[in-house]
Amino acid sequence: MNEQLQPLKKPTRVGKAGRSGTQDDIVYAHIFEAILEQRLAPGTKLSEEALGEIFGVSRTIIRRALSRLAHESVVLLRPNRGAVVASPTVEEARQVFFSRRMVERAITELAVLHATPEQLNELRLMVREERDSFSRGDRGAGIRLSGEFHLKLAEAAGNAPLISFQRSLVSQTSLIIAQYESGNRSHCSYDEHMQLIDAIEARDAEQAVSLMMHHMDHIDSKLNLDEESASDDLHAVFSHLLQTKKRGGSVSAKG
Amino acid sequence: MNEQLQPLKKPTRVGKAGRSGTQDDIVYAHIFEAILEQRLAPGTKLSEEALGEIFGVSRTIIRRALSRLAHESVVLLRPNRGAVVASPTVEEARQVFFSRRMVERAITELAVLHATPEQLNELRLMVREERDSFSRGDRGAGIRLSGEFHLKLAEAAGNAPLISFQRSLVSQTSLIIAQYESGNRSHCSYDEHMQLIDAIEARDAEQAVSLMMHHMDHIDSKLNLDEESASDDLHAVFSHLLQTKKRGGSVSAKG
DNA sequence: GATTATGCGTTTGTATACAAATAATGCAAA
DNA sequence: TTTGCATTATTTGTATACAAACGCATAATC
Repeated sequence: MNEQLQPLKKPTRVGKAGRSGTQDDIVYAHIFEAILEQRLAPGTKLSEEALGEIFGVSRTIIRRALSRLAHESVVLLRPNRGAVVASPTVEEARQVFFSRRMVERAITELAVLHATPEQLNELRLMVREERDSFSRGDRGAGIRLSGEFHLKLAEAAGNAPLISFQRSLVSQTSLIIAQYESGNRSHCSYDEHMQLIDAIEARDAEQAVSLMMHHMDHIDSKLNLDEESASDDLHAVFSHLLQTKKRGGSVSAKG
Repeated sequence: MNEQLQPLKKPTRVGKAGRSGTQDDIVYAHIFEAILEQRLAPGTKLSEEALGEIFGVSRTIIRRALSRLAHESVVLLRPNRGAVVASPTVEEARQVFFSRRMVERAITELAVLHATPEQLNELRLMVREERDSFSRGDRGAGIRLSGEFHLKLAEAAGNAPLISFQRSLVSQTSLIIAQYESGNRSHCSYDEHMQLIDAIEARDAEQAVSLMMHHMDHIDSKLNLDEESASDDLHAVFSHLLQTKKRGGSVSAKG
């Protein structure tokens, strides 16, 4: 019955993701976190009733949470056909990265101007957590913390519209990584994150922006967005059939 | 009973704002249009039941429309206290304009690269409509079309995340204009819009961006965001009591 | 044998009923 | 007259019931 929702495990503790908000905030945060940690794969069907049972709330709440996620383009809401985790196409991925470059540049410049020592401390703390997660082998948490770092940086910039936009972009980026990351090495982004904080603390705007732009380059150099621009949806469908577990070089050529 | 919703008139024709979507799309579009045309003033209470009666749908639909509007920061959704049309503070207004500068620059550069002749034609058509509206004295429609011009330009740029962000920023800008515009002359933006299209058609990126930035300057030079930074909410409360209809110079001094 | 039609089961869309929270009103006391 | 409190009324939050749409499976027809 609920076999479509295999990756979603019932969260026993409402601690981390559940903020002190209303019920739909909790559901939203949990699904958002599940996507950020890639426990929910792109294309996964999100049945309202199943989710309602899992979280112990009615469909009304689930529906609102999905609506918010859909507005951030993290979830695709097809009329009369339910919600699925979005599967960004290559073109959509490019657009997201373009926007992110623009936003991250602005955020970095603002953070250099406005970030308080407390915020810089918090950022450092997050990077350490991120590093620990990766070294512990908890890739999911690492990716989530990496995303939250960029979100926190947006908060340090202190521009509300930018924060909300960044939230949408970061979660979409996570989806894109889940879908297109070439299985090379893991995200060793924490090193770049730390350098970035140093530059911001030194109030060196030029250096900070330069580091951020290189960071962006590194992120999308790990993806293979060059291929499959033609057989788009089809490839997404067949990808897990062709290379179920063996991530290898034999498929690297376009073909 | 419904005296709080005085500015909202029941739209007899569903033509312009009502797209071929589901019911909540129609409600969303109507409220959005009403805000864009400033028939709904900042702070106006948006009762779910009243709106439901007006549009002939249940609260469920209204609720979804309000939720979408809230996510675009056009409507403020206070827990257990209902929805109101947002009243941006001076600081929020500054943040919106900062973001808009950033986005409009990117949009202009992309439009120079990607705008098709058809899109340029459509843009010109919109500017003519805008000009006609102003010369006809229909200031509301003029402001709406001015906003839709910037939205259309975002579409011509062809970047989906940017479009959605721009939608949010444009509607917030309209709110800000409603709240802070000094009653000088009307928005003669259509002239600048037309020049902008010319520069884009000529594929002159530098000129187009320069025009756009000046356009942004003009927009916020019409606002008086410099004052009232201290007595923020209080002033908003008293403003319509002090100068109900007489827009004059006697109140211009900060005091 | 392939393709289209039809019925059934499941899932979403919408309305409404009930519970909870907030705002308004009236009364009493200082 | 004003301030504080208690009660009432209105409004929002949530759950659920019913209707409509979709997908799948079976069956009938070409």
